[in-house]
Amino acid sequence: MIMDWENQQKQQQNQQQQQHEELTNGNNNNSNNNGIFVKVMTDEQMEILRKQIVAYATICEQLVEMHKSLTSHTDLSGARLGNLYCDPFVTSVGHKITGRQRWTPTPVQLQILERIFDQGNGTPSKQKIKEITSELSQHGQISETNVYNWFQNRRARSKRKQQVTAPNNAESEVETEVESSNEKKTKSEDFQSQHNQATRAEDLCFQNPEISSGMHSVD
Amino acid sequence: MIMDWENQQKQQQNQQQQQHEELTNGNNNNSNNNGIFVKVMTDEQMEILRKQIVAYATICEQLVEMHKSLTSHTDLSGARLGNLYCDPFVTSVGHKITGRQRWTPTPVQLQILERIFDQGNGTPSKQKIKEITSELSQHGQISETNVYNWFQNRRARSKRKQQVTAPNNAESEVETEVESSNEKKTKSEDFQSQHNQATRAEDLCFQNPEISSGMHSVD
DNA sequence: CTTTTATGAATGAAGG
DNA sequence: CCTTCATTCATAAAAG
Repeated sequence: MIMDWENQQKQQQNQQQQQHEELTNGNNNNSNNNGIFVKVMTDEQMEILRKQIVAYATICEQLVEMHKSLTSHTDLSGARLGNLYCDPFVTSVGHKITGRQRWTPTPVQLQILERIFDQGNGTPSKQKIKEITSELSQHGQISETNVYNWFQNRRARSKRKQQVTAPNNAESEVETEVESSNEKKTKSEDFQSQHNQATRAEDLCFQNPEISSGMHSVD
Repeated sequence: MIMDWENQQKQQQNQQQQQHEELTNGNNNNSNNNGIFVKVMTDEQMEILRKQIVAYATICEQLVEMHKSLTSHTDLSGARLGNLYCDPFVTSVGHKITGRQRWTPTPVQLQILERIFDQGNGTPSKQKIKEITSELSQHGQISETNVYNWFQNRRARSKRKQQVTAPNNAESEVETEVESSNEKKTKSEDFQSQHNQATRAEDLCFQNPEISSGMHSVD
């Protein structure tokens, strides 16, 4: 059942960041040397907020569905429902809340990573990751997680590419001559699980850039 | 079931808000001299967000009201509701029947799981799993394995995150005392403030349980 | 500016 | 539990 979201939320917060750390630099969050306070949300908080909103969207969606099925024989509620959906408030609900930043390797870093990857060592152990990260950090912002993810993705995609390139001997029921330009269109065969994005709650909520445009990444 | 929703809505409405914000009404609030990046929301943005969330809360509330009046004479609504929740098409990720092989928790299920997880009882005993699965199955397709995996992953990842997040600050024993025995990331990790790995807790705008009401932009 | 693509990150599941 | 892999999601970058 969906009850007391508030409690659950609170706990969620606690669990993930009970430590009120100051982070590496003493003053980051909301106070500055001018005595002014600003509102600040961390990515974590943003994520939680996002999930909550998605939950709302989903609930609304489900409620609507429920009503549809319950009142399919009448029309009085249909009108109202339609109204609700058209309500300016609702339509304005969709906004992207956070511009999630993501690491982008610098050319130098990429080159190094690529080189290491090609050296064959399939699994960069934890220790290895640390070393690599350390080295790459001299060429730009980077974290071990970034390195880890990079290798994970690199391997996975490399593998997938092979699948498309190699299968020259087997069966092809629904085959779609993808082998020609497989170098870049490794993901074009999503004929199987591509879903309707327009109706997903997530999109409903976060596809718009309105709010995000107001978020500032300040220095 | 409906009652739960109703209560939940009520609680949301009555939630308090206690965020201290003076806000530098200007606009680009925030400044810091350490070269780190933080996200900042202005009052206007807060207001927009608040409206959006309130709108959702209102819609949910109205839908619940509507549903109540429409089904006040019968009791089969509960069954229907359950059905809807279990219907794969209604879930947030509902779409192609032929696609998807991997379970994806619905927002509602996620909320519940998080709540249980945060309850601290880090003992996902077999029996407990059964219970949880049973409860969650009311909100969508799910199996015990799913629940088991979820807790395993949740725990492992939470732990790992802790290592990254709580490098050199440390303290705050209020929470689970995870054994960050292993060495943690070097300072290069800490500099990640501008990336999504960064997580600081403190002075949350939404520390409050319920966002919809906690968002009140006071002034 | 809008759409598409490339790819960093998140997460369910499997193996050990 | 921890690590690894596969798939999916989201977004920076590129294309139109």
